[in-house]
Amino acid sequence: MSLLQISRLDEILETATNLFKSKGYVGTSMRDLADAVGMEAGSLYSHVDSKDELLQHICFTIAGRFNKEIDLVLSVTNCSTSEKLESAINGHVKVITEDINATSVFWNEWKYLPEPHHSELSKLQVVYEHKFRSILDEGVNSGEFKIADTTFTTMGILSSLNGLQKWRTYSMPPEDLGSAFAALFIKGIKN
Amino acid sequence: MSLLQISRLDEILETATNLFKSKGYVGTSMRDLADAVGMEAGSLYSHVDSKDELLQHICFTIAGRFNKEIDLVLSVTNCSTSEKLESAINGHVKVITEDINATSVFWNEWKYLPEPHHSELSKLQVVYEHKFRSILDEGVNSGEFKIADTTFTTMGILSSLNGLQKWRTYSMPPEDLGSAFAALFIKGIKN
DNA sequence: CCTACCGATCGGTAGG
DNA sequence: CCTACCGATCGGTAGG
Repeated sequence: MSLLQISRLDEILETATNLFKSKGYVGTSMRDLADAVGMEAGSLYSHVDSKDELLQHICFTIAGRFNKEIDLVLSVTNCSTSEKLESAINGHVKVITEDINATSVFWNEWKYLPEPHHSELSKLQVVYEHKFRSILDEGVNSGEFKIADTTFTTMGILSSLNGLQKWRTYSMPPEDLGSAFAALFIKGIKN
Repeated sequence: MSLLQISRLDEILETATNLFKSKGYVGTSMRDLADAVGMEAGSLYSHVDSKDELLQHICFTIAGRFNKEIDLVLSVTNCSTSEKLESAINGHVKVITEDINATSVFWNEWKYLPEPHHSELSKLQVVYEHKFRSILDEGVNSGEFKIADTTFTTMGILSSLNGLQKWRTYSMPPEDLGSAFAALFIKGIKN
């Protein structure tokens, strides 16, 4: 029983995520959040220390998931670089689609994090991009890929995937999106 | 002289754009804006009717530029579809890089527009995406492109370009970005 | 978890 | 374009 039970704090975090996504972090008041979970504004502070803390938790949870996924991909050795890239893209898409609200907050609201959290998260993002780029570099070195500027291509691919959080609808099941992105970037659209 | 003169309203709009970009629309107060242009908060209202109006102006200006660029591309007939796609990508990138702050506000803050403006802008975005997709459809019909899902590919390409507003740095001059994106999507990275 | 409240700040207005 | 101000709301706290 208790393993399946959702704690009050978890409920507050999930509700905050939904509100931050739809109204923005600054546009969501602690009273909005209190109303949504069914308590008074002041009572929230027996569960969390501050509004900032909620945003911190959401952003670092998502950043952690992104880095965990890419580390998993980089630890595999017996596969082609194309397969590795497809795995990395699939992992990235999985993090986004499995919690679209939290990912949305992560990307659109992290600028409101106070220091030192803002700088810490920025570093995590840079580390992630470097890991992702290392796959492209590996493919260039092995002759499997032809890429003039791996930094540009890394950002181009990641931007495309991250845009998912703003799509109104998907034209395919979420689990197919990763492979579709991989095919687009690896083969291109030229016949 | 007067043709080169920047009106007080233009100065307010440009300053508001910069503030909305860095602090967000909700996170920017009319007092922040007043300080930045060197007047008192109440005085702003002799130039604008409301805070909303500033956001409206920024968002609809950018949406107008995007649609103007794509209409220009669609009016050209004597070129291949690949060339047409590259032109569309170049036009899109041009709008972004020529006014990165305004484009950033357009994408990240338009959700705060009150109705009916929010719905109007949403329609403009859908119209733009349809126009862009028509280029891909044309390429598929002529056999020039091989695309399983043009809706997906349209969103994938546009998401990638729109991500530009969040890039910390460019690894190439802004005017080269469009062609680099076009090459990435048309040819892919496979050697 | 509630009641009652704090000082600060919000978008916007009246009158000059 | 300024001064002075409006009611509303903000994040957060004290005491129970």
